[in-house]
Amino acid sequence: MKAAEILNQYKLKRTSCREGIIDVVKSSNQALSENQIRERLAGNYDRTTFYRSFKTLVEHKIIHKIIVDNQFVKYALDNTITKKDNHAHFYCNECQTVKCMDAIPVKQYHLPDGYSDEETEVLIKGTCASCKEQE
Amino acid sequence: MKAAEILNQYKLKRTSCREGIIDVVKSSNQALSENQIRERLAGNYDRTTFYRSFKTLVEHKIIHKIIVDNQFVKYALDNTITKKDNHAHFYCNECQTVKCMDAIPVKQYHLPDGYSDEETEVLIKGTCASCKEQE
DNA sequence: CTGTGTGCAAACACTTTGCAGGTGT
DNA sequence: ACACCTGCAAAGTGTTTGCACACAG
Repeated sequence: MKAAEILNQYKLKRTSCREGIIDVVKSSNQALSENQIRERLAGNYDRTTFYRSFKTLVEHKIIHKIIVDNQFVKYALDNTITKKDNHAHFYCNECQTVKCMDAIPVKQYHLPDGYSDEETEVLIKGTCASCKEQE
Repeated sequence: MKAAEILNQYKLKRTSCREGIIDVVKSSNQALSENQIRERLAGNYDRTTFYRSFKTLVEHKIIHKIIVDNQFVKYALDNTITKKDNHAHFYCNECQTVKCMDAIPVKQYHLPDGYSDEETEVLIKGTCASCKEQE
């Protein structure tokens, strides 16, 4: 599905910034930071606009935000778009990349009485395949 | 184990700030933010000192850091001290409290070939028992 | 005594807000 | 035409750094 169609579907205005973000995120095999996304976009958008676009896209669950150690913030397409289960995220301690492990669904937990759960986030930290090879 | 003993064990200087942080964190049944910890301490420590103390304590795995949505940063005693398994964290969407679910060990995931994992973080978001009651 | 912790001021990075003007539908 | 998106400037927040002094071991 093209960026434009996604925006239409969610009844959002099609602006070049939004389309650009979706395209970049969609074509990447890893989650990207605000900077990485901005670098890959032709038009030089203002950071403010970026943040606002991210906010909108996240609110509409077109992309999702992954935060590692309060330090790296990265974005990737959301399940709503990828149509996959809620998945675990992987963070490579070596190359600092973040990947959505679509093949690894999040395991459910049994909470104590009285608690209800709405969402579970899983972040696995380790070394990715390509960094492991290079050792 | 007392704060002073913990610091000795890790060969760290016993300073009132560090002891204070450990005591507050240890006596709380929920993870606390920098502000919450500072409020509960008698001596009025400078924020800089706080951040440095947290850093030291986290590096030595005396306490650990839990981050929710890049917004709430909270601290709690570490497994090395509690002598419990790596556990899941629970975040209440209503009252914003964070708790270490010591009774809920983190489930292991099978990664693709070539990947190795070192640590898995699990954050369950939902409603806690006391907020549920009040509804 | 010596290395390390502390407090203060200032720098920093990331993110948000207000406002005027431009753009999509 | 109108709502909403954009860019700029500025403020806000959480965190880090440099430096002089104080303190623990």
